[in-house]
Amino acid sequence: MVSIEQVLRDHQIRPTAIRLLMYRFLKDSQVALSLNDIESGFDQSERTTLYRTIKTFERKGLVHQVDDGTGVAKYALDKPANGKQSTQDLHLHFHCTNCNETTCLTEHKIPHISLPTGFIPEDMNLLIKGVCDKCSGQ
Amino acid sequence: MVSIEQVLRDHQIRPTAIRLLMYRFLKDSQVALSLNDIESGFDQSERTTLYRTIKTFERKGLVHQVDDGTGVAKYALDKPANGKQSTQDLHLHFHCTNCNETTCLTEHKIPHISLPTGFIPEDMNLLIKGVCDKCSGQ
DNA sequence: TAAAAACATGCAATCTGAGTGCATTATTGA
DNA sequence: TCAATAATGCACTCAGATTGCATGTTTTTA
Ligand SMILES: [Mn+2]
Ligand SMILES: [Mn+2]
Ligand SMILES: [Zn+2]
Ligand SMILES: [Zn+2]
Repeated sequence: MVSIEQVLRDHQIRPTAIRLLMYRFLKDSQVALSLNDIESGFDQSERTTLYRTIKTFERKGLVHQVDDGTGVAKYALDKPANGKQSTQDLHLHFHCTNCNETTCLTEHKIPHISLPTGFIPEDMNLLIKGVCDKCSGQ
Repeated sequence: MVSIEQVLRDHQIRPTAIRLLMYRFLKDSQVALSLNDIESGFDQSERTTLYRTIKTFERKGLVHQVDDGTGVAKYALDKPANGKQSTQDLHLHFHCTNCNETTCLTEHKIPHISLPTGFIPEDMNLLIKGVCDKCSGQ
């Protein structure tokens, strides 16, 4: 079990106060967070700094951006690459139209897709919209 | 073979000059178009009118909005529902990171996806990013 | 360890696309 | 023809994303 400080260092990120706080904040969240969500979670906070922090996390491979179709970027911590570095595990994302929360379904991978000749895939995003488990009451 | 005027009327849309022009413009395009793309395609044009026109088309079921992850909304004509009204044919979308064009792969449907208990799907979007046929030169 | 270099943070400001309010003009249809 | 209804133009607003620059910190290097 590694300290957050160490996790950051392992990703070439200097563990400053805000970074540690934001990491913990992201880690404690079950859903993907927008910059506004993050900002609301801090008392004193400069949104530019938060913005640059999340972008640093993204660039260094700590978080991934989630596009849930709302037009607002959200972010979620990458699953700690267990053992080997899976380039990127293309899991699906669920956006609840009721509570507006967006969840990473990390266990549900995107099935293989065949494309017309000439189209070379490099990345993909499968977004499901509907009602989440909390809202459906099931 | 129906006139564009008739198509619009069939969708409860008054066939004004701009609407006819925009319909033709969308029809002639092989790729999904942003509002800017559309605006550039017209000499005299008021972007608000174009905006409201495309939104009217969308509301009336003539076009669908395409979310290609760039943060800019694009639009494409719906395939003329051949015969029966398929509520919505969830085809996939391809966004070329080279030429920035977004294509509807209307023949490629989104495969069936299973979700965790409690998650009720209502809509979905499968976006593939990569290099398109024109850019890959294959 | 002191100065330089590299990086982080704050704050102001810009940019872009989306969307609305309202006055004006064009259509429709009684 | 007149009133009702819809379409269009133009001016604005708004939110989120992103950058420029000055200042504060940390890390390196000599
Ligand atoms: Mn995710
Ligand atoms: Mn499409
Ligand atoms: Zn929900
Ligand atoms: Zn291309």
